[in-house]
Amino acid sequence: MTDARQTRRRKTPEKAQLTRDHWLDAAAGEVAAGGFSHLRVLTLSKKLGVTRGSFYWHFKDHEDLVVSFLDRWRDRRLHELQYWKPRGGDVETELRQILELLLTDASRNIRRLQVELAVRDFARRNDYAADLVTEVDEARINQNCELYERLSSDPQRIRDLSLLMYVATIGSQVVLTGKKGDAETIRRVEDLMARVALGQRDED
Amino acid sequence: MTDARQTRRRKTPEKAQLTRDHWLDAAAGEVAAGGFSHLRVLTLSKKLGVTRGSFYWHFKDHEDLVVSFLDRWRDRRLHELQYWKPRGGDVETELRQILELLLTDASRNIRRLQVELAVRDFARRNDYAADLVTEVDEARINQNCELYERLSSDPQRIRDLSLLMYVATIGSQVVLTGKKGDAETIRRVEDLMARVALGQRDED
DNA sequence: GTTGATCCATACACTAATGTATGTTTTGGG
DNA sequence: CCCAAAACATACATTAGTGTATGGATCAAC
Repeated sequence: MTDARQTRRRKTPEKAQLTRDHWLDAAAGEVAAGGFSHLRVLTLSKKLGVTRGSFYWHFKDHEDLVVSFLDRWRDRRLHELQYWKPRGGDVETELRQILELLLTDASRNIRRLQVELAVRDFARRNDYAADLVTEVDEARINQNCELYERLSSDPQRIRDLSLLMYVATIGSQVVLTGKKGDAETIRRVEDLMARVALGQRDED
Repeated sequence: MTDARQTRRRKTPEKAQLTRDHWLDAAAGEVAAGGFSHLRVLTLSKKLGVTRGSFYWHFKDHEDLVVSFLDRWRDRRLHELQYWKPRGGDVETELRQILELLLTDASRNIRRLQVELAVRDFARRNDYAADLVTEVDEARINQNCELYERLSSDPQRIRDLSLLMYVATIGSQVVLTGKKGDAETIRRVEDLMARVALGQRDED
């Protein structure tokens, strides 16, 4: 992902040169910690050990940073959708693989989760971010429709089921992220969601 | 809580005096629109038609405003839980009443929704807000457990079901708030959730 | 070894926001 | 009518942040 530019020549290799992606990576840390409103070029520069002169070389202004960050986020989220296609055999296996990816696995990537929630919050007051979030949401829901097609024949019902499962995962991330004992809780919610989607009712 | 100070005497009733709640109400508008990071005492003063001198009379400082706002939010959310007890007869009626309250009705209170999402986002970087959100979440989930007790006998299953329904409602609010054509979508998700909770599987 | 481009530092101007200190008006009570 | 407290205004000091202009160092290439 990041190029090997910083490990090349230089008499004094103490200070490696920065790229645009380095700034965006650092920005991700700031966004995850404090949201977009706490994304300052000054604090960002300090964390990278340079002055703002470097920033204004790589970016036109603060807005350029934000837009670039959002664009990269969108591209990565759309690109990773290919991994949402499991190669399990039957429907239940595939469903459980997907849900494990979206809940248990996702809960381990705290930073990725925080960034997603920050983007989602920023989208409430920024039209550009709102468009990207809508685009990503739509793509994810459509992607999962392929899975739920094997559980129903009614197109409307397929879409509703995919949407319900999606909002449940987002809600889980919002409510359960960073709480105590969330690991076991998430696992149980994940299991219950699988049963619900499969139409399995339990013992009683 | 609020005294009747502003509706008393005055020769020139053009400029009514402000109370602490007036400031908190105005703060709600700012929080709903831009989140807690955009809650400035200067812009707040302008919107109320006074200078900051008034603010620093009613509040010690900016933090005092934030804490007071969060406290009032918590109190109101806990207090309104009494309305979450429907008086319908059978389980399905009660369930659908609750879900309509949490989804369709809630989606009409845009400002209330925006504030809740803003508080939830602020909780990710503010420990005090995080405690209040956890408190409110727990109370709501426990409240709904009383309902799902009539659908299962396993305590663990009851809690999981209540939790799943809750994260689904929060997720719906996060994903579908302010989107086009969300009214009909929310209604369908609401219906699907009711079917899921009742263990009803559809035709196919 | 000079040159041009890249990358970063420094210095300045500007804005917005908080907090504080003090002055001014308004209001209810005697 | 007057007074003390409440409610608000004004002015000042301070801080943090953006953006810009310009200078300096570093590297690739010739």
